[in-house]
Amino acid sequence: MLVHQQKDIPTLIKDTGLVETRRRQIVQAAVDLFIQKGFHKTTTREIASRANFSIGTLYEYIQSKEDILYLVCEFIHSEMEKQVKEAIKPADTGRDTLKNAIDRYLRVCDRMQDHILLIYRETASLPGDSISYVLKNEARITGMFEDILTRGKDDGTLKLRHHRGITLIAHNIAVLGHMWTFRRWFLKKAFTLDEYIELQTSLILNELSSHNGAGPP
Amino acid sequence: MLVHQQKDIPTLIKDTGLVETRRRQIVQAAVDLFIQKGFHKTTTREIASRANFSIGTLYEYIQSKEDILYLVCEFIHSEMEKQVKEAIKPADTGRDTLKNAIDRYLRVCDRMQDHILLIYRETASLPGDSISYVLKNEARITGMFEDILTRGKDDGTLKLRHHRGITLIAHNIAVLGHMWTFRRWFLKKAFTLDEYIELQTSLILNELSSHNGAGPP
DNA sequence: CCTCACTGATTGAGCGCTCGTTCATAATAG
DNA sequence: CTATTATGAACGAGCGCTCAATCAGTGAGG
Repeated sequence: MLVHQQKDIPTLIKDTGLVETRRRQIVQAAVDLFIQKGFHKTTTREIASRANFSIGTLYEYIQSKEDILYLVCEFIHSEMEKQVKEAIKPADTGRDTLKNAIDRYLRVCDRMQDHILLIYRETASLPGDSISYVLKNEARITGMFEDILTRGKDDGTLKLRHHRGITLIAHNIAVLGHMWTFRRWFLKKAFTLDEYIELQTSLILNELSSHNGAGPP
Repeated sequence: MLVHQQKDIPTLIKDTGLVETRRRQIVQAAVDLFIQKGFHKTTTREIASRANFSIGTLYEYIQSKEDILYLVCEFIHSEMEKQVKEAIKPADTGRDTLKNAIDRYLRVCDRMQDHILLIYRETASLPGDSISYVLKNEARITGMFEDILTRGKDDGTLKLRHHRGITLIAHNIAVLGHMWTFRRWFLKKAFTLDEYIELQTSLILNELSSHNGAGPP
């Protein structure tokens, strides 16, 4: 049984907060260990002992090791989404919102480098039916950028040369953040985070400005 | 002992091609299995039997399971580099070369989707001192784009607004290809490969054209 | 042409160990 | 005392890797 298919929690009492508390402890312990050693090389015993209880107890709150991985992925995505959302103010223009959101997003990615790598590495180890849940979480983050781009298009502060540009650029932005984490060994040699944000933002905004920039023939 | 530190091949005969043949067989078998089940869930016995020999023989040609992963990563990168290089003609302008190279690169990424994902997932499982070898292979591919951009800057067919734009854009291009593979579930809903190539190429070339496109204030 | 010792390549049963998971038992709370 | 939660020894399947035994090819001696 998988965690995201909330079904058979053994007792009623368990539903009054203890399950959630314990699962939070499990996730916290597991995130650290998975980042450090990867999912496969981390043992359930290690997770339990870092969460300060025994394997027996661990298995009261999950059904399998893979459940832990699912909880971890869920946690990371929801954490990222929450933090980026804070930078979105409905009062701003689309263009300003985009600038702020990109800035916040890239800083969140920088702070959560290891978490992002973790998701890239271990998503494939999830049981088949959990993978689509995790992909949907990823899609929600891209969706936030799509929404902002749409707003900018509607209020006239952002121009699009191609009608399907919104989807593509939203994905491009989402990937910029990941790129900063999985190419950090290269990129940090050449750029500080602030420089990276400034340059990439300028590339994006340049594309979304009102030129009809046609190059030489 | 690691494979990339060529040292103690037991006999002379082994060096006359048999080692290379066997290793090619090992890599071929391992690539398939790693793509299908991942590195950790693939057993050495499976690799041996798919390569049509026994575990004993397998261990005559490698020192550890991780050696196989190293050989696989090396193979994938060299295969990609080789194929992209074919699209680079020294006679063309920088701009034309860039167009051709992006086209070829994205098509190679499309063909080698699973291989690219494999590298993202399993690089972390390499022994620490092998990781840097694999990163260097990745850097060589980005380096090809840097060279092309430099050529275009020198022959005047490509314009750069920022002096460090070459490095950044080269990385951006390299990541475009990977993005097509690890976001295929989203992107293939919206774009065909040809559309994706066309749109992304147009974004890149637009940036490298001779406008000084400054948007609204 | 046969024999047989020699060599390097191949085999796969088996070793030692780890890990995910379970469950009888103990501790604790109400 | 009862109900709930926690424990960790025990289980058994599976793994990477080894190595004594075997096979197949070669060529010198008769």
